[in-house]
Amino acid sequence: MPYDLHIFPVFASLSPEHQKALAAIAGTKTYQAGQTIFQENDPGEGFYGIVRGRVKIYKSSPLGKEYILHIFGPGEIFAEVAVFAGKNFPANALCLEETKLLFFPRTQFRRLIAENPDLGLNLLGLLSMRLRQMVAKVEELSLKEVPARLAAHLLLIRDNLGRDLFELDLNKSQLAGYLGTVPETLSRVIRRMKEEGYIDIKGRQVNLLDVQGLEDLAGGSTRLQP
Amino acid sequence: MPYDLHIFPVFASLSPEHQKALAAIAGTKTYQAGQTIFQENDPGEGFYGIVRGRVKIYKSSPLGKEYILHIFGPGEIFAEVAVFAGKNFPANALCLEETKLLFFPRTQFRRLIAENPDLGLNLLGLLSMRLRQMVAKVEELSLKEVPARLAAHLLLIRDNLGRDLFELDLNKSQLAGYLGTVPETLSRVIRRMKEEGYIDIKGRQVNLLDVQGLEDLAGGSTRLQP
DNA sequence: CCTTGTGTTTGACTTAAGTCAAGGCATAAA
DNA sequence: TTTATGCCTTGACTTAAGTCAAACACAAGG
Repeated sequence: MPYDLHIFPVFASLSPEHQKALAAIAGTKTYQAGQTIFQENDPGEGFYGIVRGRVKIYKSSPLGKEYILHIFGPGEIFAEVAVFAGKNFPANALCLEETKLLFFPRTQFRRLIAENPDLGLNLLGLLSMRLRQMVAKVEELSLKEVPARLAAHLLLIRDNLGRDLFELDLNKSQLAGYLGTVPETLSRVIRRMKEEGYIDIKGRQVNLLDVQGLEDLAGGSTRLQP
Repeated sequence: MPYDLHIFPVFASLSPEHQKALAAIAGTKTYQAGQTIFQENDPGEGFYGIVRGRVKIYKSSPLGKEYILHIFGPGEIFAEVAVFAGKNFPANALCLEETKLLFFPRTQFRRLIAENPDLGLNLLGLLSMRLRQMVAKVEELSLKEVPARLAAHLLLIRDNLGRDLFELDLNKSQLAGYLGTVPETLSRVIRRMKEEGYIDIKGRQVNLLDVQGLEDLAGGSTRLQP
């Protein structure tokens, strides 16, 4: 086993046997600063995990301009998308400093998951879970204004209960924290949404008066009064 | 082939043969509003894709409180994380309306990728790619302030070129757009960062005067892990 | 030379939301 | 009843950033 896979978050929660199996097909490679790992259109023979160092992924245009897609550091894997899809590399990879890599050859990896489908399923599960988390985070971050976040939250509760009149199970301070704001702002937002006839709130009793309006608020439009 | 997999974004870019193979193991199930699909601790016999309708995923506490984890709609798949990991379901699933599902049984799915490892690799590639995109989006969204985004951008160029003095390849209006702001704001931010001694900019010539300060400004969020 | 156009900067204003400080209100404890 | 505590609201202020409009810079063409 050439290296400990624990440093790779994607592999960390695999079972010890699966980690062992993966480690068994991995080879180590060391590159100096400035060395190229692969170039655009090279066949994707395998993917890489960074043990130490940093790798720049970039494309260069015919005019010599270069466009940096990403810089990867320790614990990250790269080039797996092209390799998994069985394509040639779509970009170049170059080491920015002395870099130690693990190399997972495509054919061996392919054989591994053929012989050991549970490893494949587990990897799919891991990626799926991380994707879920990221999607949730993006949704949370992109509803940038408090009225939008509040509207989305109330509509979620409504969807769930199937009625427009319900009781919150958080107090307003907790709700503010959950929505990523402070109680004062939440208080003012609620007042405005009451004044404008979207909702009625007394204590924890919520009544949704204008569901369509709330949906607009939660959706594209970001303003209470356009 | 019970249903067209095109409506599922996760499967849409698989090759027609792979889609066919997947469709061949899928069965359809229809549920009425309020019906339970599975409950916490049920064995994960397979995962689901929603053709029509909506499904609520929730946990209930011993006190009867319920916590909604997610509501899925058409085109989304769910329960795949537990199924891939070979675990029991960690939550309950209930239909909010009349719902038509595709069911992919675990054992058949497992056999499918054992016999057809390229399908497994392609699925891994798809998830990997989508995860990449989401991670990029989160990074972009969480650097909320313009000075932080500008600092991170300049440091990325510096990392790449290995020097503190370089020339931008965008004009300031384009740069503003790239950073998700407007030229006026960028102009003011640059003036402030000049006054405060972080950088010097004349035309497209950039000189990074205080790299440590810029790193602090960028907030470490895009920077490399230690 | 002047004109025109594009990109840049500046000023004045507006909005969203956070902070700080001060009250208000209701329920539980004394 | 009074007091205290926790929660909620309100007001006054501050900051980041966007909009609108105007001024500026400078190069290219007439």
